[in-house]
Amino acid sequence: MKAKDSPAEPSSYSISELAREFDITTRAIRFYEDKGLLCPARRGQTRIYSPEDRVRLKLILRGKRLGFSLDESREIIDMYDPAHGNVEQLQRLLLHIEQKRAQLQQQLRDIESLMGELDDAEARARTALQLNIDS
Amino acid sequence: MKAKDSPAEPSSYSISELAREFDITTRAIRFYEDKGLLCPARRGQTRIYSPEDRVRLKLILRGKRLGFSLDESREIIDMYDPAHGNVEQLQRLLLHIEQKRAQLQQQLRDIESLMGELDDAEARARTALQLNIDS
DNA sequence: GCAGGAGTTTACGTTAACGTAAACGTAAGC
DNA sequence: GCTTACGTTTACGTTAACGTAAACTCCTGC
Repeated sequence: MKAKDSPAEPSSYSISELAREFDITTRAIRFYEDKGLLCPARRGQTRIYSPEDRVRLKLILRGKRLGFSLDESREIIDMYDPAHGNVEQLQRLLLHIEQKRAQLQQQLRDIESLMGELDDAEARARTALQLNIDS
Repeated sequence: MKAKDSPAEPSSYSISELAREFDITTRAIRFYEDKGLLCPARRGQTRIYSPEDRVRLKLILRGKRLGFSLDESREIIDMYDPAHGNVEQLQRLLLHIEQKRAQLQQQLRDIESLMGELDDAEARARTALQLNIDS
């Protein structure tokens, strides 16, 4: 009963397809791989990106929009896979999650106040504009 | 009727006072001045920071938390002062405000989804932890 | 009168995140 | 068989945002 006839996602992507889609250079994508954030399959020398690789790339770019470094983004992405066997590591992960949450909440507050100030600035600008036109 | 007996804000600050308060180095503060984000008064050679300077510094650091470059932060701070005389400039300012708003809204969405994913990651971690303890 | 602390300028060093360019391989179309 | 497009590796260049260090001034306490 689900509407399953959406554009139908490709099963793999070339490096330039991804570069185009996300408006970044192929150089950047290879750089992320160098830094251990991606490791696409290969056909011969050529990189082949799976839908999962694409998601990882998306996460990297979202991290960038939030001002995260590549290292931070890698940490966040690493929180996803359940490959954290032992208890100690899991507890460190929980701590890590808590820290990220706190950081995001701070960012939320920052955005909120900035939004308010943008409202003020806009109001002042509109007033000044009105004065300039009236005169 | 207002509770006016708060700690009473100082009328000026030294560079090291500000550095301590915001946990940054004096080098950073001077750097921000170099880049035109601050221009404190001077007594002889020595920099004297007004409460307004302090606010500007706060805004710079808030910008950093949101991943803004110093140039971006300067632009945002510049939206505050009403020194934008002519109509053309005011309209450019309004456009600029709109763009920043859009960027902030994107960041809000990014944070929202990331928060959700942190919740998931935490749940998975707790489950895995429970399994490890039970066994 | 001098050591210590806080301030200053000047200048070179460093890290992250790519950009840019060279030099090469491979497959497609004409 | 040659160009054109897309891919590869390797390597040096660049920008932002400071860190670090040297060399100096000025004031304060003892």
